[in-house]
Amino acid sequence: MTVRVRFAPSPTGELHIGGVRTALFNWLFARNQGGKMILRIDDTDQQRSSQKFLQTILDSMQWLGLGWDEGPRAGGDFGPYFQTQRLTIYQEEVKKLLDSGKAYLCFCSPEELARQKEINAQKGLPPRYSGACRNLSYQEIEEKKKAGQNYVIRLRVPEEGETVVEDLIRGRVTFENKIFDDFIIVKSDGFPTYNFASAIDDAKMEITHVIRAEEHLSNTPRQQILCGQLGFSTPVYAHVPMILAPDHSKLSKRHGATSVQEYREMGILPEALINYLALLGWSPGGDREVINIEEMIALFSLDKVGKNASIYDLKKLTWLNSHYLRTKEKELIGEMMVPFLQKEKMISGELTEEEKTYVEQVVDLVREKVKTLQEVADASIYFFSEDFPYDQAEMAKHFGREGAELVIKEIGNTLSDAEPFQKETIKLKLKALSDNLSLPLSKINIPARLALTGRTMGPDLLDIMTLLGKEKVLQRLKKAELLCQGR
RNA sequence: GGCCCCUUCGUCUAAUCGGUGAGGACACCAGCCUUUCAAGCUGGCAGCAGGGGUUCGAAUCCCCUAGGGGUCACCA
Repeated sequence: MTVRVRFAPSPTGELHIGGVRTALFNWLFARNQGGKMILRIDDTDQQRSSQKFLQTILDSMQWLGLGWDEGPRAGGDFGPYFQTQRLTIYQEEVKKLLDSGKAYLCFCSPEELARQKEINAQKGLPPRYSGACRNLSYQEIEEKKKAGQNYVIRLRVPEEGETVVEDLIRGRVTFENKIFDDFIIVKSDGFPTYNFASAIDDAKMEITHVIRAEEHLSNTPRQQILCGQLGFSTPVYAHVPMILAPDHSKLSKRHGATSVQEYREMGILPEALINYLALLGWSPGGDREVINIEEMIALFSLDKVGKNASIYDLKKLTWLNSHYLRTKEKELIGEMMVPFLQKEKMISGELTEEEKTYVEQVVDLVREKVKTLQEVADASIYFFSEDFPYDQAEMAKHFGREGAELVIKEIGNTLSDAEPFQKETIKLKLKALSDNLSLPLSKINIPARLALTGRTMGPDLLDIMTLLGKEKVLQRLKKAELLCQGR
C-alpha cells in the first residue's frame, strides 16, 4: 500500500512556522516512503477564510520547496481538494447517519448553549452539551422545522466504553467515551465541522497516515468514533509536538515574526528555514546540524520525532541563515537580492548582465558580515549610491581630529598614482603612506573606509576600493576632505 | 475544573538491551587570527524538575508530587 499523507491548512491566516513544520514532516515522510503528499484546503469556516490567505499559503509552500502531488494547482484523482467543494459528499454521509439514528437535529440556539455552559461552570462541571434535543420526537422536529428554527446536526456519541488512539509518536492513548458529549457535525449554515469533514476526507482520499500537531490529539477519538459510525477504517495517527513561543505560550501574532511570509521578507533563505524547522522536534542522529533536503529525506523517520513541545529560537535560525548565505552560490544569492535591492531603491528595472555581475560581486563581499538578505541590502548602500549616510559619531571621532583632512588628502594623492588600480598596488601605496607619515596602518585605513563607505566596519577595504573603482574612490576622498573642513 | 500529552544545559537536541567523566549545536564569555567588523579556530560556562521505589547498578523501568502545554467552539 502506498503511503498517502496530507497537509490540510485552513485559509484563515498566513502559514505560520508551526504549520510549516507539520507540512515539512508530512512531506519528508512521504518522500522517504515513496508516498504521495496531498494538499487539502480546510475552508469550511465561511467567516474567516479568504482567497488572499489561500494564495499566501500556496506561495509560501512553493517558496519553501514543499511541493504536493495532489491538491490546488496540481489536481489529482481524489478531488476536489477544497472542502467547500465537497459538500455533496458530506451531505451523503450525514443522510446515512441521520437515517440510521446515529445523528440527530439539535435546535438549541447558541444563546441557550452558552447559558447551559455557564450553569455547568458555576456548578464546577465540564462545559458539555445537555442532550436536550437528543430524543425529540419526529413530530417535535417537524414542528420546529416548520417554525423555521435553525438547527445543527449532532452525532449521537456512545456513553459506554472507551476509544483508543494508537499514535505513532505517543503510543497508546485511551479516552473514556463518557467524557464526550454529542458534538456538532454540521453547522447551522449547512457546512460540516472540522472533525466531521476531516474524518470523511481522510477516508475518501485514502490517507494512510495523519501527521498533525498535538493540539489535535484530543480531537482524535471523536474522529475515530465518527469513522466507526460511518463504517470507515481509521488512518494511522502521528501527533507531532507543538512549537511554542519563547514565553512558552501558543504561537500568536503578538510574538513577532511567526509566518513564513515574514521570514521571507526579512531575508531568511528557504533552506535555512527548512533546516531550522526540521531540527525542531526531530533529530537526524549524530551531531548533524546543517543538513540538506536530500539527506533529510533519506534520514527522516517518525520514531525519531520527539514528544515534547519545543520553543523556537530566532538566534539559531539566524545562524543557519548566515551559514547558507555565505555558502550558497553567489549567482543565486544575487538573484535573491533583487527584490531587496529594488525595495531599497538601490536598483530599478531589469538588470543588465553587467549589473548582475556587479550585484554578485557586492554580495560576495558583504555577505560575510551579515545574517540576512535584508542586511546584505542595508550593508550595500554605498555600492549603489553616492548619497549614502555617514555615521555621525564616527565622523566626529575620525574626521574631527587634528590633521584628519591632511591624511585624507594624502590618501587621495597616493591612490591617484596607483596603477593598475588593484589590490596589490593599492596595498603597497597605503603601506608606503603609513611609513612616510609614521602612522599605524589603521590610522589610514579607518578614515579611508569612513570616507568611502560612511562607516568604520565592513568588508575588506582593498576589495571595496577595487570594486568601486579608482574614479569613485578619489571622488569620495575629495568629498571627505570637505567634510573634514566643515567639522 | 474534567480529560489528554509532556519534562536532559537559557534554547534545540544526543545518549543501541538500564553500566557515559551525560555528547553536540545556537547563545554567552575568553583567547588566537586580523587593516575594521564579521567569519574561522581553540578553550570555558551551563542540564538529567523533585521525591520515593525496583536493581549490584537508573537520565533510561514503576509510583507519587510539582511544573508546562493541549483540549473540552455552529475555529480548524
